Amino acid sequence: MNVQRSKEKRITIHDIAREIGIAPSSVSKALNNLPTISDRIKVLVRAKAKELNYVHNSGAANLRKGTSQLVGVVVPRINAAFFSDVIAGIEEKCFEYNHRLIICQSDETFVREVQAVETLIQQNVDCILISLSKETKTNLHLKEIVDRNIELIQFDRVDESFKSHIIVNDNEKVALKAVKHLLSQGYKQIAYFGGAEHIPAYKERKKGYLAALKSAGINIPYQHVVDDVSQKERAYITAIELLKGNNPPDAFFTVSDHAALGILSAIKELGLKTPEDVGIVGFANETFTEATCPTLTSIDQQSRKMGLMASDIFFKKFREKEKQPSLRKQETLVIKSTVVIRASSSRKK
Amino acid sequence: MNVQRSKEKRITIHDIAREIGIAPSSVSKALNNLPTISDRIKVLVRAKAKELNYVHNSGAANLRKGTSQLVGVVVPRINAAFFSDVIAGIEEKCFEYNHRLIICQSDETFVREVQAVETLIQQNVDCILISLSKETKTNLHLKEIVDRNIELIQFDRVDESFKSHIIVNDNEKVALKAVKHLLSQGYKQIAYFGGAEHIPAYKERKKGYLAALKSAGINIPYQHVVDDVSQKERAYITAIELLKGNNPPDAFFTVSDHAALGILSAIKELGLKTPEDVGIVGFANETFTEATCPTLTSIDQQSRKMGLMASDIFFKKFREKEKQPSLRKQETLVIKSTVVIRASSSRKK
DNA sequence: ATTAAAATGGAAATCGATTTCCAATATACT
DNA sequence: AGTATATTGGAAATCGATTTCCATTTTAAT
Repeated sequence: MNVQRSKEKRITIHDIAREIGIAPSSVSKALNNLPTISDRIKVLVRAKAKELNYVHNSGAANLRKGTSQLVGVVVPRINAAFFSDVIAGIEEKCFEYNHRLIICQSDETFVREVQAVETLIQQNVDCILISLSKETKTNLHLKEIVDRNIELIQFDRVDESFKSHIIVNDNEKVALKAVKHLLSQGYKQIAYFGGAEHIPAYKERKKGYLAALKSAGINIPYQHVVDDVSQKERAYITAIELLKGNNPPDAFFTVSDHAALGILSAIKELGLKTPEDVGIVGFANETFTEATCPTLTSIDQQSRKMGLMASDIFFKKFREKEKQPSLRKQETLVIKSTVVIRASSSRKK
Repeated sequence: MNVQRSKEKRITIHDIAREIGIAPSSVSKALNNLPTISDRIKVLVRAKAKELNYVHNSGAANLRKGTSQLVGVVVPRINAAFFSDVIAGIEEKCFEYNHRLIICQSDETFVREVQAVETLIQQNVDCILISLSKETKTNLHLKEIVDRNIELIQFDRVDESFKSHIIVNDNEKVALKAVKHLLSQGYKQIAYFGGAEHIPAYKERKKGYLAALKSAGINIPYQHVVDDVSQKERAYITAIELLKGNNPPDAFFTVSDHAALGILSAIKELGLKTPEDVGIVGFANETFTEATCPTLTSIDQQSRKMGLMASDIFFKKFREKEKQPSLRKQETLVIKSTVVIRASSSRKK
């Protein structure tokens, strides 16, 4: 579909120029406050611009300058709590630096992710912040981005094999800490409910989990380590199975609060109690974690902060480039996440 | 800040034209699949475009065509569950119609809302979807939008006095229904916890609440009808006060689930029980409503659907305009919301 | 007063794609 | 064959702002 807005006529610098009898170029300079224009003219121009209700056309300027002041974001789901918080952070920072934000969602599919990237390139964005979809296993589209000299910043769900700025949580470390916390509460048979296996964030969390058990000298039956059960429903079903089995876990560490919710239902369903019989630790510190019964221990990923810092990489780089255009090192930032201990894992008073 | 991307050189239609020895205009026509170009050339052009890794520059096309295929959204908070769901709906529809989405948040302040609108005008968006901030009491910035022939669609938090497309929930009706539900459960002293008074959505909900009480012939002490307590903290404090007073309510109808959360804490704090002693109905059907203890009765606003329908107004209009450019009637759509009955308000089995 | 230097405003090219004419060629029709 | 009619591709203008010179004017300096 291709649509023509019935546009009367947009006021341009030419209109301003004509009205006060100067050249359009002078108007541009005046509006941009260049030193080569006298204050007298600047005042005139600004007044007339206001009078005519002039609005700068960023698209036109963009074309000429080769810069759009546009930042693109691609996430699996706009309305997942974690991502919407990150986006809020990004937006805040962009606003501070007078940049605009274009947001696309991949819907967890690879095709739409690629399309989103293409779209952002078409829009001539200056920077792309991306968190990969579940399906994404190749990175030609990322290469496409850097090939066109667009800054690329991957966050949370990243492809580590692809060189770019990367910003993630200290997933392994915090997972280790969380599981140690469970151990300290006397839980011994701690099961793991993970996400899609190839996603680094989940791999890391699993590593941390395994490390904690190892350091405690605990052996876990293989059935207790399950991948791809981050959805509530699947977690519920799997938890029921395990708890009914002949070697039931006495605690769950999971990579998502939604999974934790499913586990909680399963526990209640079987007439067990949390935290007395079975402990739970979730991940993401969703709003609902402090509203559940019992309240849920979870991991605060500092999502807003991640958004702030991710975009800050880009803006900082701008400042650097102004001084030193050759600067191009890739940063990898790790955001410290914390275990928020609530009732679901506290059985020692 | 003003930044220059170190751009090697973007491949343009001129490059394609030069390589195969035809005119740039022909390349444009070929890529746009105009009938005035032979298939032979079209094939050549497409092949060469792929070979050179050409990407269309929407900004340039936008400038020439006067259309950006861009849709702007302004919301108080990107990461509030309701808004992020609406945005997800909008994004889905935009994707379907091959439009891009620019998102701004007003942070509930009027200044930033005005800036956001200005920004979107600068970007030459074809349509603006807006939900007003708490502070917004004037509408010059909305006038600004329609004056520039940009489609304006207000949703949820709207200024009814300003003529535009409007899409809202059936707030009054559903509030009435919710309060009647409370009455049916035997609650009599039902308090109201509202939001900022001048926002129509809240006004409507209050109207529905009052209507339900009136139709039941119930008189409510004025202290039980409180505005501007949609935040969790404030709701908590106010609920404690009321419950400790000498005419305590036996139920709360509130315009926000967060307020409901605060009320729930207050009730627990005072050693009372929900739903036995005090009933609660929230609003928005946030994720956590089914995780609380007891689960929270709430109102499902169908936020995603609101997003879909809101943007659809715009796209439908496009189709109409193509046939009949004079068409310009303003639609007001009402989305039916439903009461989701859960434990917090069910004391009759 | 004369020359040099600094300040100020303008003309024109430019960014990349679209679109309006127009010219040239091809096809159809007496 | 000769005229009329389609087809097809190109030249040039255009969208709105920026930017690079360049020309003039003003100020400073001797």
